[in-house]
Amino acid sequence: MTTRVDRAALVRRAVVELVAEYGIHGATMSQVAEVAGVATGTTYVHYQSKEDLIIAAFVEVKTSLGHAAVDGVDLAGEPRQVFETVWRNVYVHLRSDPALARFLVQVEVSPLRQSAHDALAEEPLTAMAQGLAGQLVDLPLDIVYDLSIAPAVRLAASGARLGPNDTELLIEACWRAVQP
Amino acid sequence: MTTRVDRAALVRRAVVELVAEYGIHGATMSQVAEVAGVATGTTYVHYQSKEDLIIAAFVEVKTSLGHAAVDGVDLAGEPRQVFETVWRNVYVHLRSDPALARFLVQVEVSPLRQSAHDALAEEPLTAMAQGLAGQLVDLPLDIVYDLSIAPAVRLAASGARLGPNDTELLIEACWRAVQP
DNA sequence: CGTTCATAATTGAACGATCATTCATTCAAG
DNA sequence: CTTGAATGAATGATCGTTCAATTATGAACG
Repeated sequence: MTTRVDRAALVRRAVVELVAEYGIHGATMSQVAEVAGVATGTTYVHYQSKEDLIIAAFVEVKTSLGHAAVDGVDLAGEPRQVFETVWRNVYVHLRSDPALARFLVQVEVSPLRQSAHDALAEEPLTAMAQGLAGQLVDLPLDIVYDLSIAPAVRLAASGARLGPNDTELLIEACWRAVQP
Repeated sequence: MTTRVDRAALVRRAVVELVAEYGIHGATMSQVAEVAGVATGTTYVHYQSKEDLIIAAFVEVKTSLGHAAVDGVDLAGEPRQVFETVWRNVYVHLRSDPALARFLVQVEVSPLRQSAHDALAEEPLTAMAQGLAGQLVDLPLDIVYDLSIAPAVRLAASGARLGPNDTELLIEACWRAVQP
């Protein structure tokens, strides 16, 4: 049997919530420990530093998002349909837990961005994106991502709720953007 | 005659540079004062707090960007041409001083976002956007902005340089996205 | 023009608060 | 008993902010 409580996971979850609400600056390590229900020192048993912890949490959030994104996707299907499914997967995943989205956008514009991306292993969404690259507009991959899937992340982070009709409009807009 | 040196402006410029490089957290008030060439106390003569200063700098940067955006735009011209001019204006303005772009994206995802936007008066770009809204895809204005002009801001912030061909491709992609 | 003087601007050392991090000690499991 | 996880008070560093002291400014005056 595994450990009864995975304290490292509790700590990662706590830092996600606190960074989402107060920013990287505003989230203190004692708050993180308190929310996680552990002592301040425990954090440092699992992570060397606050930076380390945030990067580990980023990797976890981004990886699980990548897996959620490709859930139930038929790679042999119509590109437009594949895109819509992935987009909705991302949006639903993050809207059900907006702290994830807010955490992601904060880390991605912070000075930790580079190290966070370096720590990232390849996940299903990236792999799929590289596979589809040839069929989309011929721009660098991160720009294509910024035009197509990232809007779903930012929308979830903003907390705004879109009706079904507007959501459909937005997905179409993102799809148009990345057409060749 | 006015003051020989506008120290408040020096301080705003310094906080923009330091937030761009080190983040809101990493930019300290003593660093700001040092870069601005004033004493630490001088900062507090012009701004009540660090937060106040960042918001004032945000308002200045955003306002000057708004004016640069509409420079030389013929409102009676073809919408597609108006859009391209505005997009290029924004991109050129920020690429010539990438610290502005990095500062903007950092503040806009931080917890200061709300107060920063509240402090913002209407500037030419917002006014124009509201005027053109009827001709674009029927989505909330901030989403339309996120799909059309914000990519130019994020591109400038990333520091990546796009060739003329890729720039044209990207402008077209942004334009496609916001079509009705 | 030089001098005076009230006012405002500027200074930077100092302050209290708070941060990330440490480590001697305790606890729990096998 | 042994070993590694967990604890939380303590530490040193650094933060934003303050304020008594200093310097610069320019209007008033002879």
